[in-house]
Amino acid sequence: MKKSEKELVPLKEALRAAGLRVTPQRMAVFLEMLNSTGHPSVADIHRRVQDRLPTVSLDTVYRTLRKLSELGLINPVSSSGEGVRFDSRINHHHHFICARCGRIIDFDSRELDKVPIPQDMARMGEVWDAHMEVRGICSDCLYKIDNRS
Amino acid sequence: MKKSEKELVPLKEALRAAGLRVTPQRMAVFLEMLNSTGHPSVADIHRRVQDRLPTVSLDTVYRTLRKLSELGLINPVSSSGEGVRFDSRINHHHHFICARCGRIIDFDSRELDKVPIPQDMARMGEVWDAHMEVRGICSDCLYKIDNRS
DNA sequence: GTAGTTGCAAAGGCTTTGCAGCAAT
DNA sequence: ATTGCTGCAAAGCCTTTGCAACTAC
Repeated sequence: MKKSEKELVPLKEALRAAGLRVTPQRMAVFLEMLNSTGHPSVADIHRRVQDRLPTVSLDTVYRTLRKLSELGLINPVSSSGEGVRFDSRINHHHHFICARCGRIIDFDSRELDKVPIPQDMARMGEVWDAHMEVRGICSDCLYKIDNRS
Repeated sequence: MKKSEKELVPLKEALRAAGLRVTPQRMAVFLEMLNSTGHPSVADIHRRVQDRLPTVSLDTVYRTLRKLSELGLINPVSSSGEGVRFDSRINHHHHFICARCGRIIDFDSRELDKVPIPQDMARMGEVWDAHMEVRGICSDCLYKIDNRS
């Protein structure tokens, strides 16, 4: 079933709390994200949003998705900008990713290392390794948020 | 301490097993990855590799890193190519990422959902959520690998 | 000798940015 | 009325690709 108006409440609250404006474009992009399964690309969202709002531009979709991500309403799969980065697989560790500045902080955790990988994973393919990705706001950004306004 | 020659064994074995050649460029890039902490960008690696091999080109570093990643010797942090993709945060799930084709497959797991986030995470910042990223080769790619040669 | 690799340069694609007009508060 | 947003177009950047020469096997 289609999600609609009612589902916009969290968006509106988040925007107002952040002192941002509630625009038709933002509502349309957010609704489209709610109705999406899988991992739509920016272009995917843009195409679908155009069905409701034929004049939205691609860059507005970019800006909106980034904002939604900073607000914690959606998650980017694979960090944006800055290009790809790599890990040597020698040192196993987990990641804390800041939704605001995009920084990736490594951390170790004996507990998490021990978490068992579900058995039925074999259906998907051959498993090499696994790690936890934690999302949130890093302390630097928290500090900046507190000391603005 | 600096890693050196000895550490190249896994690389050489992996390359030979895959029928690929052992070149100075590949050795240099791999060594540089082993000596790296954090998440070096492609340009970072290129810069460092040039200290040993002044003539390596940036695109060779790109090709090599991709190969190493396909061989499972390193992990890309944030999937390459294809641009950013997004998740609505409403449906919590985990990811299986194919090292060969880059496809991201969602999967659910009650067990993994229950994994506790380490307490000392508070030092890093405010935690929103967490999910497991499993890396390996998807069944499609496994099939393709078996049916080649 | 053969087939995979490298360098170079150019093309390609995704994402960001500046700016004037418009819209939400 | 203000201040933030949007659209447009252009610029920027990262990444990939074609090709001839080279080199590992």
